[in-house]
Amino acid sequence: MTTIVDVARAAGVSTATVSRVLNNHPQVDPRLAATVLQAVKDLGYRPSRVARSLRTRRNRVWALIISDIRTGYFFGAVVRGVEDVAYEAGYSLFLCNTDEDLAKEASYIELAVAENVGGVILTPSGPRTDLSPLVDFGIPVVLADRTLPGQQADSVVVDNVSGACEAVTHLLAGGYKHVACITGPLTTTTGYQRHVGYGKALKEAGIPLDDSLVRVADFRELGGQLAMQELLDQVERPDAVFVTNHLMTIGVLQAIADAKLAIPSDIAVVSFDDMPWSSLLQPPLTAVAQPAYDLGVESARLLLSRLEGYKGAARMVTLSPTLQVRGSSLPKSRVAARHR
Amino acid sequence: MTTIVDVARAAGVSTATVSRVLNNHPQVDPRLAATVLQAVKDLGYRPSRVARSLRTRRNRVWALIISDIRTGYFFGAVVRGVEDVAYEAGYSLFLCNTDEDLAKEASYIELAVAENVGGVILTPSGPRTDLSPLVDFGIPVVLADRTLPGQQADSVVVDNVSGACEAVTHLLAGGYKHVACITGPLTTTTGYQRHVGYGKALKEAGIPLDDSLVRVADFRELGGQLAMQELLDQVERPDAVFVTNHLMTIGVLQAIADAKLAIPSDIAVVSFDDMPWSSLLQPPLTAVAQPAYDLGVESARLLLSRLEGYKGAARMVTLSPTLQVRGSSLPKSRVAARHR
DNA sequence: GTGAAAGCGCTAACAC
DNA sequence: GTGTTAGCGCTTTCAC
Repeated sequence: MTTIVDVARAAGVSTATVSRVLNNHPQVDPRLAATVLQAVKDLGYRPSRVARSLRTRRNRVWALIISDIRTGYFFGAVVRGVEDVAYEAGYSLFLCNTDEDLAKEASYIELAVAENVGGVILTPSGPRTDLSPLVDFGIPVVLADRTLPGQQADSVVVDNVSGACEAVTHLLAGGYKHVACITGPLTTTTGYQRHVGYGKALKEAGIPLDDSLVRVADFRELGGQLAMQELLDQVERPDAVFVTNHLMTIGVLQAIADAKLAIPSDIAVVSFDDMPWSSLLQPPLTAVAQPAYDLGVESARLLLSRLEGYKGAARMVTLSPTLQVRGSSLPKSRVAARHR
Repeated sequence: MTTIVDVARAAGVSTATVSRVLNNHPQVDPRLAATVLQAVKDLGYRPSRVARSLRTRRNRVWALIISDIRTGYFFGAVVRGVEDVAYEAGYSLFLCNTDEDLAKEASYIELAVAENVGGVILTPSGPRTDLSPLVDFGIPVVLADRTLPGQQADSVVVDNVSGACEAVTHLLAGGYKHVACITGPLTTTTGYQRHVGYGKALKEAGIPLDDSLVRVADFRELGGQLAMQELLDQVERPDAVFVTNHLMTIGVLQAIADAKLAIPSDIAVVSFDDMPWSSLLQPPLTAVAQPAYDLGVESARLLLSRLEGYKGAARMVTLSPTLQVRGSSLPKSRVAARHR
C-alpha cells in the first residue's frame, strides 16, 4: 500500500506539501504541485479516508436510518433522494434498516457515533427514539417522514393530515355515506395524522365520527386484510374505505376480492401511497401520492446546510401529497349509470 | 469526547488493559475487567471505529454497489438480504447506487478503497466494469445477480435460462402457438440469458425460432409498451408473450389494455420477476419469482467466508427461480371452456 | 512557500 | 496479567 510518505519521497517534498496539494491549499508553488500530482498518479496513490477522518475529526459519511427499504417504493425513493444529493456533495451513506425495532435503531445510532459520521438522517421508529447520543456528540440529525415530540431537530414531513383529508373529502363528494378508515399504529405520526385527516374531512362535511368504521392496524398486508374482513362482516357495512398505506391496501383489496365484492359499486377504495402499478389494477386505484424522492432530497439539503455551518433553530419542511383520482373511487352517480 | 485514555485513568489502569477488556482478551483479571467496564459505563465511552480501523487496517464495513434501489422490489430485497447477514456479523454497509453508470460505479469502487472497506458486493453495470482497484488492495469482491467475463470473483446468480425456459414451456404446454418474447439489452447477462431460455423452450418443443416474435427492449416501462404495440400491430399477432422483467411488463399490460385485448383469451402473459401485487391484477399475473432476498443473503455469506480466511478458487452459487402460475396464462382449453 | 514534528484514538508487540 | 511504547496515515500548527 502506498502512503503519503511514499508520494512525498517520490516527489522530493515533505508530506505536508503533498497534503496541501491534495487539499487544494492556495499557497503552494504550481510547479511543485504538478510534481506531486504526477507522483500521485505514478504510484496510484489513494489517500486513506480513515486516517484523514481520524485526524480531522470530520467524516464525509452520513448514516441513513430508516425502517425497511423493502416495503414498497417509499423508502427506496427516499434513499435515492438522499443519495443523489449526498453523492453530489461528496458524501457517502451508511444504510441502516431498523425494522421499527427500537433496539436495532439504538444500535445503529451507536454505530453512527462510533463511526463519527458527519450527520444522520433518521425515520424514528417510535416516539421514544433516543437521539441523545447524537446530540451529545454534536452530530446533526434530520428527521425524515416522521417527527419526534419535543425534539430540536430539523425535519421533513409530508402533510399527512391534508392528504388524508383530501382523500376522504373526495369520497364524500362522490356520494359515499359510510366511509371507513383503516390506519396504522397511532403512536406513529403517519398513522395518527392520517387518521386525524380522516376525522377532519368528516367534520367539515358535518358527519359524526363513527368509531365502528375505524380500525387501527399495523401498516402491514395481513393487518389490512383482517381489518377489512372485520369491516365487511359488520351489520352496517361501509360503502367506501380509506386505507392509510399501500401494504395494508394490498390486504384490503385481497379481502374485498375474497368477499366477491366489486370496486367501487360495492365499496370504493382510496389509498395513501401511490404505487407505479396503481393504475394497472382493475379498476385503477385512487391514491394519495407522496413526494418520497423529494423528501429524501430535502432531508439531505437540511443536513448539508447544518454541515456548512447553519446554526439557526430547528426547521420543518412540509411537502404536499397529491391525490391521484382513478376508477376505484368513481362517484356513486356514475357507478349507478354504468350498471344500467 | 471521552477517549480510551480517560477510561484508563478513571479505572486506574493502562490503555492496553482497557483495550483488552473491550476486545474480550482472555488473559485479563475479571475484577479489573469489571472496574474498566464500570468506568466505560460511567463515562459513556464509545470506542472510535475510525481509530480502530486505522490501527488494525481492518474495517467492519462493506460497500454494496448496485444499480438502482428504486426500480422494483428486486434490489430492495437484495439489500435487505445483505444487510441482515451483515448486521448479524457486526458489519455495516455503504449503499452505492450506480444507475448503470460506469463512471459512477468506478467512483464508488474508489470510495471502497479509500474507506478501506472489508469487502464489496457488486452488481456490475456492464462487461467493462473494472475490479482492479479492489483486487490490487486485496479487498474481496462478490458479484451479485450478474457475472463478469474472465473475472476470478465469487458470484451469486439466478438461473435465468431455466427460469425463462420453464415460463415459455408452460405457455407452450397451455396450447399457445405463437409465443413472443420481449427481452432487455443482450449485453446484460440477464437480458441475454432469459432470451436464451426462451429459445431453449421453443427448441425442446420442436418449434422454430421466429425472429419476428422477438423484441429487444430496454428493461423499462416505455420500452416494453412500445415493443408490445409493435407485436400487436403485426399481421401475425402472437397469442402469448414472455416479458423478461417487471418494468417492461407494466408497459406490456398497458399496451394490451390500450388495444382493448383480453388476457389470456386474446393474449397470454408471463413475466420474469414476481411482484407482491402480481396476484392483485385482473387476471392475476403468472410470473417467474426470483429469490432476491436469498441472493443478498448468499452474497453476504460468500463475502463473510472470505473475510474469515477462505482462500479457495472463485465459487458461483446459482439460485433457482420458481414459476408462479396464475390466471394470465390459463391453458387455451380452459379459456375456451370459460367462454361457453 | 515549505518542512519538521506533534498527535488524532486506538491496538499490539514487547518487556516485566 | 499488566504497563510502556511505537506506530496506523494523515493534517496542521509552528518555525524558518
